[in-house]
Order: sequence, then structure tokens, then C-alpha cells
Amino acid sequence: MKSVNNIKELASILNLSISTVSRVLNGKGKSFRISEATSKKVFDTAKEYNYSPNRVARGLKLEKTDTIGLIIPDIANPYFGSIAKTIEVEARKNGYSIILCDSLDDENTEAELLQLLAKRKVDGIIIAPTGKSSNHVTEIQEQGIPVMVIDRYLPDTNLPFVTTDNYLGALLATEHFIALGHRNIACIQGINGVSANNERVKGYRDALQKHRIPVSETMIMGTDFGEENGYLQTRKLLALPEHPTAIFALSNLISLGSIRALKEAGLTIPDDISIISFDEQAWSAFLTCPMTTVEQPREEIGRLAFGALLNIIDKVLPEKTDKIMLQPRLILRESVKKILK
Amino acid sequence: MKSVNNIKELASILNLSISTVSRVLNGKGKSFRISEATSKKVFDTAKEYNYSPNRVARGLKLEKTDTIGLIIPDIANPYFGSIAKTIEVEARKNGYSIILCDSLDDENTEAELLQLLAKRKVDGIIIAPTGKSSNHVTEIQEQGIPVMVIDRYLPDTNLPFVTTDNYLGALLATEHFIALGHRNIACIQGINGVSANNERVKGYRDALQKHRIPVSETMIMGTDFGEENGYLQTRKLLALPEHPTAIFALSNLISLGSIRALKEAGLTIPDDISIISFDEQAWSAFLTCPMTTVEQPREEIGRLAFGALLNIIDKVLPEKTDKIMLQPRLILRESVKKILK
DNA sequence: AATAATAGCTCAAACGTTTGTTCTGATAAT
DNA sequence: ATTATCAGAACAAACGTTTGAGCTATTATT
Repeated sequence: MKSVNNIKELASILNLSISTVSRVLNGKGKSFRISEATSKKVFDTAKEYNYSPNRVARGLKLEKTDTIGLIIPDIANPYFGSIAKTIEVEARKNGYSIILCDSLDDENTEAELLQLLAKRKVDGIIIAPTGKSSNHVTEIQEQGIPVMVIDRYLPDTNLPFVTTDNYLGALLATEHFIALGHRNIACIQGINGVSANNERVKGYRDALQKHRIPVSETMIMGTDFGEENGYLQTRKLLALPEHPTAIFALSNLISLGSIRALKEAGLTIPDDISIISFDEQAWSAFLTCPMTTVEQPREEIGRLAFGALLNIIDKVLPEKTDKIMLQPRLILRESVKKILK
Repeated sequence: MKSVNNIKELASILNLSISTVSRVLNGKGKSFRISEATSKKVFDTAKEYNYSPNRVARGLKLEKTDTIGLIIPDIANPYFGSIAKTIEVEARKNGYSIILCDSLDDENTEAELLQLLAKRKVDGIIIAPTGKSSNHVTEIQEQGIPVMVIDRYLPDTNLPFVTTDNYLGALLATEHFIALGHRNIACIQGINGVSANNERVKGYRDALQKHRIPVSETMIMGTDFGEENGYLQTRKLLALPEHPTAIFALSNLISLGSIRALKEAGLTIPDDISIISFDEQAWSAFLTCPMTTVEQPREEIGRLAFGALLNIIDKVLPEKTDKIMLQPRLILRESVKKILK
């Protein structure tokens, strides 16, 4: 197959100037009075020689790379994986490509990644920020790069975001426990300080208070969203003289760790202990005890986030679709036992 | 914080020429006899004004973007998610960024993505190809873009690849069934034609033949790696007058679908039917019946693939680390029942 | 017949780098 | 006193685009 490396070669084959070829290819033939005949020849020859412009050069000239940066704490986590998927698909539909970055939930890495993306001149950034500190991300925004926050939001900034209503999700879950008679409910959290986490904890707290159940600070425990954390915290709980009747696990991996510890201790769900996990997964229904979960609208998060970012980039509806909170859904299965008092 | 947009501004602040600044910043100060004093000033001022070069411009000039394209059939699948993760991390360590593309397991999409990545002037491509046809990928390689294939390989090409030894994995799994007395074993496959799939089927076949068990073609069924496929095929199996005693599910999603169908039919694993799944996952141990799986070395696939690609890009060890097949591991749990004949 | 208008295209600068070559003083060698 | 050497830096082209401005025939207008 014949092919050509740049517009210059194409122009010389066509016996036309570079500018003419460029204009035709960019659909500006009409307004620059390039004849129909010429236009057609340009299009045909471009196709024949498989030419389409070098995106790097184009990016430099136009100061627009049609590229967006995506910073995710853990792409191996299927929750983020499916968000990434919708974002990628939506982006491509609109002519954008995704530069994927995994922050490993580390704040310094995240800061470096933001700088890197700036140097790569991405047209926008979608980030699930790792932490509470937000200077490095607002800084990027102030440099003029549109930023969209997902999954978590950053307090005391007015960065636009789209998240699940984590507070509501936790409220629903906790009230479900309570409705089934539970009073002593542990909460294994993820990273303290992360908005998603703290909102969930708050929902948990408020649900208890609403029903006049004292909240015990020792029942709120945990350090991160990983499996090991779920395991360790659950072991601690089981070592207690009187362990709680229920565990609210604030992530899918935490709940997996919990299950491991429970299994190891020879306890069964929900007979010995009940559990609800944040984040529905493909396997949730098929666990030893089918898990009651709080489902987050992952596809919608991705789609809305990209849409909003695109609006900012295109400067349409400035500051409109700013802060979006999506409804979670409590999926009832069998991991919560009704207990009598 | 003071900042500067390009090397020109920086140079004028420093009262130096652009070339001098560029050379210092690229570590070529010495060889161009730039004085220590000047060099230091350049470094300091660059840091002070938070300058580092525009990667787009650099990419254009150097014809090297420090970018690699990653084409994955489904980034929401945690198997691919964790491969992507190691690749991203390894890449970043080496100064590369990843452009992520989800092919949706669609061949046309894949072909378009390859073209796009070429236009974006990536320095290399890592791809888990969707199909059997390989022209579009060899074509890219012939354009001079290094290509590395993962997870699956492309027959009748000599593209370098790193995959699991799928044949061996299937052999191990099937022989395990046989060792425990199973003779009537179904095999629910993914996409027919994909090497990973076909190797697995071949391993299944050979294991049966090796033990003089006739292979029944009707016991090899299925259309893709998804959950729904697992569900539908399992239902078909259960509708048979005499259903098999064991199911070999060729992906983690297929096995999930199988479980769903079994559960729906009121059957339990392994008492009513045994099952082994290809692809170990975080949840495999915690299913209603802890699943015996064939584990693939995901991290290693990612790491080796990127390493090999880097070698090709850097033109070291040409054609050496070409075709890598990694050992799978059979993880024994409880989903296979010993049956007596 | 002279001028104006227009169709149809080309020139050249610019985006921000890197880099081969060249320039300018100062010092060393003759 | 002249030339050679070298330290220290600057010039300008190039990477592949896009685009404002300009150029040249041809046709329309007066």
C-alpha cells in the first residue's frame, strides 16, 4: 500500500501547496475558494496514500492535543476499571485519547503525575484524587487546564466533581442493619480524610444517632481500601470480648478481607456476623453468602464526568454541571441476618 | 509561584540563548563547554520558574514521544486491569506514559485504534489483540512501530509476545478433573479463534485423549469470554438428558455466569457439578464454593511485556526476548468433587 | 480600454524544542 | 606582532502542522 509521511509529500504529489492541501483536509476548502475539482483530488489522494495529519505536530500548532489525562488510584480495582472504560469509550467518541495514570493512592505520585500531564499539554484532566490535600490539583486548574474530580471530591475547593452520594449510601446500609435489629455495628473504613470515606462514615454515624444508638469510636476503624485492611480489622474485632453483630465494609476489597478473616475464624455470614459492603461487583451475588451491597452508578460517573469536562473544554455552559452527586442503590441479598433483641 | 511557559522566556530571563539553556537542561553542558557557573544558574532558574520542556514540542522535534499505546479488550475486567497497572507503573519508571485504548474486543475498533496510535506517534504498542486476523497489527509493525503482543499471540506472524502457557494450564485443569474421576467434562470457551482460547481448548482435548477419554464436540461450546456466555452455555448443559459432571470455564467471567445458572437451577458446586475456572481472582476463594482456578502470572506478563518492548525501542538485544510463555499454576480449592465410577 | 472584483491558489510565519554550525573574545603559541 | 587555540556561547534550521496575508490570472463592471 502506497503511503506518505507528511503533508509536504502529499502536496508535492498533488502539485499543490501545503496550505491548500491542509485547508481542504480540514474542511476549509469552500471558504478559501478551493475548487471542487481540486478538493476532490486532495481527498482522494490523501486516502490513496493513507495520509492523515501527525497529531503531535498538530497538537503543537493548535495548542490542543485532543488528549485527556486520567488519574486513578488503582486501575486493577474493577470499580475504577469500569469507570475508566466508560471514560475511554466516551472520549474516543469525541475524538479524544486517554493518558492513563495510576497514582497508587500516593499523594506525591499524584502531584508528579499532574505536572507530567501539564507538560504533555493534555486538554483536560479527570482525577480520582488520593487525598485531602488539594493544592496540587487546584494549582493545575489555575494553570488553565480543566479539571474534573470523580469518585471523591476535594473539600474547600470548588473543583467540579461527580461522585456517588456516599453519605446516602452509608445511611441506607446502616439503617438496613438497624431495621434488622442490629445495634452493635462496626465500620471498617478506607483512607481517613478521603471525602468518599468520610461521607460514608458520617452516614454511618448519623444513621446510628438518628435511631438513638450510641456510636462507639472504637467501632470505627481501618486505614485503607485494600483487602489486607479488611482482614486485619476484622481480626481485631473478633478478638474483642464481645464482637459486633454486623460489619459495614467501606469497599469491595475490605469486605473480601473481612470474609477471609471470618472464614479463618470459622464464623459464617450471616449467622455469626452480618456484613454489608460498599460497591457492588460482578461476584457479589456468588459469594459463600451472597452479599448485600451499596451499588454505585459507575458508568454514569464516567459518562457524566467526561461530558462535563468536555463542556468546560469547549467553554459551553460555564460552571453549570458543576457538582454532581449520584444516587446509590442498596442491593439486598443474604448477608444481613435479622436478629431479635 | 513564578512560572514560565517556554524555554524562550527562560532564556531571556537568564540573558542566555535558547540553545545554551536547552543544552544545559539536557545535560549536554559539559560537552558544549558551558561554564559551571552558567549551568548552575540555568538549573536554578529553571527550578525557580518551574520550567520543564513542553513534551509535545519535544516529541515533534525528537520524533520520540515517550508514549506507548496500550490496547486492551476490556479494561473493566480485573485480569486486564492488573496487567494494565503493572505496565503503567513500569512505563512511568522509564519515563513513558500510556495511552489507553479499549478495543471492546472488536476487530474494527482495534484496527482504528492502531491507526490512531500511529498518528499519535507512540514509540511502541502493547496489544492484547482481539482476533485471529493480524494484518492490521503486522502492518503497524512494518511502519516501524515496535509492537508487543500480550495475553494472546497471533498465529502465522512472528510478532513478539508474552502470554501464559494456556495449553499447559488447560492440561493441568483437565487432568485434575480426570484424576478425581470425571469423564464427562464440558468446556465453555471464549472467542473461538483467539489463541489463548484455542490453546486452552487444545489442552483440554489432549488431556482427554491422553487418558483415552473420547472427546465429544458437543461438550465444547461458547462464544465469548463474558458472563452471559457462561450463563447461557451452562443452561444448555443442564437441559441435556444427562449433564456433565464437570465444567471447565475458560475465563473468570464465564465461571461467574456458570455459577449463576447452576444456582438458578438449584444445583450446588461441587456436589451436583464440579467446576474449574481459568484465571484466579481476588474473590475466587470466597465464592459459595471456593473455586479451583488456573492462575496466570499477570504482573509478570505486564512487566516482561514492557521490558521487551523497551528493548525493541532501544534496539538492544534485537529479536532476543521474543516469545515468552509463562507458567500457570493450578490453585486447588473445593470446586471439584471426587467421584467414583 | 481601463479598472475592479473575484476565483484559486501560494508564501511564510508560528507553535516550542533540539542541534549542527558558527561566532566572539581571550589566552597561548610562534 | 601575528597566528593558533579554545572557552563560552549564539544562530538558524528543522520537526509537521495551521493560517493570516498576499499573489496571479481571469472575468465582470464601468
